[in-house]
Amino acid sequence: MMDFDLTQCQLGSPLALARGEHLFQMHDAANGELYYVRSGHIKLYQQCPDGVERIIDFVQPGDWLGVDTIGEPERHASALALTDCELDLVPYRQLAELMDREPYSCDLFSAMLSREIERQQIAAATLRSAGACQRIVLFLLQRAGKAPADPAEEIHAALPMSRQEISDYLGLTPATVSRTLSLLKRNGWIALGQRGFVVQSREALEQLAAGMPLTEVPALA
Amino acid sequence: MMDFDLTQCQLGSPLALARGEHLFQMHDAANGELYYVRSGHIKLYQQCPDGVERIIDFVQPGDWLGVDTIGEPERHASALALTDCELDLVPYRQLAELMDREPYSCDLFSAMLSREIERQQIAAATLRSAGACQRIVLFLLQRAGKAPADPAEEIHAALPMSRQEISDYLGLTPATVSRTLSLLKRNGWIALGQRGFVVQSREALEQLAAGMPLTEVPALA
DNA sequence: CGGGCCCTTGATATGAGTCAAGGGTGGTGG
DNA sequence: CCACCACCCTTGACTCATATCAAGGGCCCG
Repeated sequence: MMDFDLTQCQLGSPLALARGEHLFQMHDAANGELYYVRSGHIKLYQQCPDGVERIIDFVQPGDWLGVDTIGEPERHASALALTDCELDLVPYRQLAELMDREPYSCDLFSAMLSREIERQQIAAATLRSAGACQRIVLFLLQRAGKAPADPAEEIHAALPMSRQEISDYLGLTPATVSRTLSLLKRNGWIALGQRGFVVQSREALEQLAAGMPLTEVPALA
Repeated sequence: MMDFDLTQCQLGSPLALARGEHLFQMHDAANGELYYVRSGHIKLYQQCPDGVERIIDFVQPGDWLGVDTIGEPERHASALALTDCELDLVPYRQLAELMDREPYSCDLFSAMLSREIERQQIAAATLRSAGACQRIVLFLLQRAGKAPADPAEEIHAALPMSRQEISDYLGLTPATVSRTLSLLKRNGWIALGQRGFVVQSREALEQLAAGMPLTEVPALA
């Protein structure tokens, strides 16, 4: 089945968001508004009663935002731009009209929601059974995306969130995240920049993600 | 918004499943078949390459099954009946036809999928930040369902899965689950039967679920 | 009645959390 | 433009929760 393609359907109106701006806040009216992320990174989080923030997800280019609030009156989380973003605002009503007119579009939309459910299920089940190192490497691989055609090519990926935010998201502490990243770096598998990283050995990361224990590799002479 | 109500729509064909039977297995053709669970309990799990099984979810009466595989050719998990079950088999095609004919039905279906995404997100985020006791109590409260009208009434809930399965699902070990349940029992907050339990103090459980630390309560003289 | 499996419980090991100090980076104001 | 300051990141020592290993007990099934 082909992917649900917005541009093909002429849906949505463009919307820019600057770093640090909220797209919406918890308890805002949802109004059946969905968003498609063209560029930039957004964090979805809840402000818990005790003041701690709980991170629901990091939204990347190509992801949809708001599919968890169709038919709900209120947003159940806040969305904050971690970088400047370009979005398409897509009212659900517009999609519904399309689905009335266009056969298959309903199937495509259902399939998109369905994939999202699957993604959440798998992610949750994986994280539950994984240790700290595995969680972090899986997170990094998610950020890095698919392997490039040329395996020798290095992959630069953005990491626009703080260590605190990463650790919240993974159910760890900032200290553990920092330690693990440092060890991955010492082993020469990634390079760390201020707001990003470079995959230097995807193979090593994939072995770690598959459950290989993480040990310090002695430096070559 | 009202709930998506199958009985009202005259959809689906009934289907019985005996304890121990598989409804489907991983990699089976999905054929766009959804199921609505009328009674009984089903576990959704993946058989990992290393032989360990990873539990995705426990499905209860009132839940839908298969909403994670709409538009996918294959099941990505196996479904096994933990008890005898009564299901309704609902082909997605039938729902799609309904959505063509009936205004709003499409919205109801989208809303149902959307709620499922939300449910997964919240559950995952909660489990990540919770310790062993909190996870277990949240799990028990999920099984027990809503509080009864009469607060004094005791709630009997089914627990048709093994400790091994519970611990897999929660990302713990059977030993930890057993210990924690024993402690809850010693404190008089639950009673344990072979294949079920009774909530004796919902208040205590809800405090634990909200983060109260679990300590042994000395027995009264 | 016997056997196997799962559940329970104890002792010990270990991975991750906590607490705390030091260092780098980016932002701000002089 | 530079200097200061605040915040976050890193790193170390120690603690604690949970996993691991292992033995005993109870339930269900044959």
